[in-house]
Amino acid sequence: MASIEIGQPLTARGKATRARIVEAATELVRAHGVANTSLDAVLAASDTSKSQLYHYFADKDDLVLAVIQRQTECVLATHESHLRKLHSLAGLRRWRDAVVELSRQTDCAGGCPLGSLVSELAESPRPRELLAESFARWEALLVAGFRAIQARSGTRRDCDLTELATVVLAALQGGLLLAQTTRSTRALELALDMAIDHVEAHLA
Amino acid sequence: MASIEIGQPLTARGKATRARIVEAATELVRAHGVANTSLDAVLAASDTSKSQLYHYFADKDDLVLAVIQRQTECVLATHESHLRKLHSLAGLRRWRDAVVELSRQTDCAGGCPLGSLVSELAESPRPRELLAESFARWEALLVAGFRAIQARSGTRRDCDLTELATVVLAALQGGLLLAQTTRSTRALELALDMAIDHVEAHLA
DNA sequence: TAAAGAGTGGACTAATCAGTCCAGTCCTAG
DNA sequence: CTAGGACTGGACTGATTAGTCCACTCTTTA
Repeated sequence: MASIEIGQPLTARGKATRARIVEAATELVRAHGVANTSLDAVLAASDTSKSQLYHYFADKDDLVLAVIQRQTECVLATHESHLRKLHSLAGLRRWRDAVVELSRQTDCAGGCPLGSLVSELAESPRPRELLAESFARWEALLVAGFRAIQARSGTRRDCDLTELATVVLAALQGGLLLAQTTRSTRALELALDMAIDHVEAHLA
Repeated sequence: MASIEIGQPLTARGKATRARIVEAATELVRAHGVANTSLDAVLAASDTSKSQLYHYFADKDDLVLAVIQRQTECVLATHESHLRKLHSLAGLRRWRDAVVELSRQTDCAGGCPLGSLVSELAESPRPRELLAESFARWEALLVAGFRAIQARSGTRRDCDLTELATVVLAALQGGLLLAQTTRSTRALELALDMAIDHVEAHLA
């Protein structure tokens, strides 16, 4: 059932160790990418040993799956906290500002953690599936927000909310990629503004 | 002046060897990424030897710079051939169709070669600069197209063509990333349609 | 308290990697 | 034709990597 069959920790101590490994691996992967993150580095950062890592994970690929899931929860939690209370286009623009501010705080470095994982892992079936699910959940968050806006405003135009969510996500990802390249949030701002104008035109 | 000072080939034979190395490296990097492309693999694919590679490149990083430049020329040449003859919004939509078709032909695999390089190399100063230049040239191609459309239609609304190019490029990159993840061109189509509608609204 | 199994420490291996080195061959200029 | 430099082949090195293995400790339970 679970994607990771090997060595689910049975004790509290085991759970803590596994969590420490995933936490350290996630941070290193976000900073340097999967290929540039060695297991030795993960062990050093999490203060664990080889036998512990292989006690909980079949191999590096298996650990990477756990990293994808952990990173997904982090990213979605961040956006969920902004999108949950959404009930107007003004709220959507506040979300935009928050996303831009987040990017600015890190000097546009790293781009989107999930987007980076895509370009590194999309040719491997299982990681790609997991990332596709992550983006589907992200879209669902946006769709829920759009629905709340529609409910508040009373209007209910006939349009596909999922498609709106897809293009907003595409604008976000593309904007972050260009922002990462130019080390300026300009592209991200413009892309999100376009996407939100698009939402406004089709929703209201 | 040039970014690569070491071992510019002086003879025709030398030029051919260097070109073969860059060609093979570019193909391998596009397929597997920089970190997963070993120099030994490049040598095997280009039928050259270690001493040849280090005769023309200082180290792997230096080779990667050449790969970025080569990949840039490939991508820009592809789009230039479509955008050069641009003089109407219908032409822009034909470019959209061509981009989508190109993605479909490879089953959405790999995404944009330049976009993938960004997420792998954007934290290294020199590669990042080179990629920023690549995107700037790409935007310039789009701006030239927009100007041609404006000239043809006679209208000349006051709007920043560079900003329009930025958001079109962002939509393209984000759309390709999501297409790569979902193995469907749907997101790419929607993102480009949104961007072109945006261009139409601000240009015409 | 004693057995059983979960959890741990770290040495070890085999493969792979980037990069070095040197003995050559090929080409061209004088 | 010959010297010098461009170019080439490939063996070699040292570092790093993923993954194995076994002796050991801790914790729970009967």
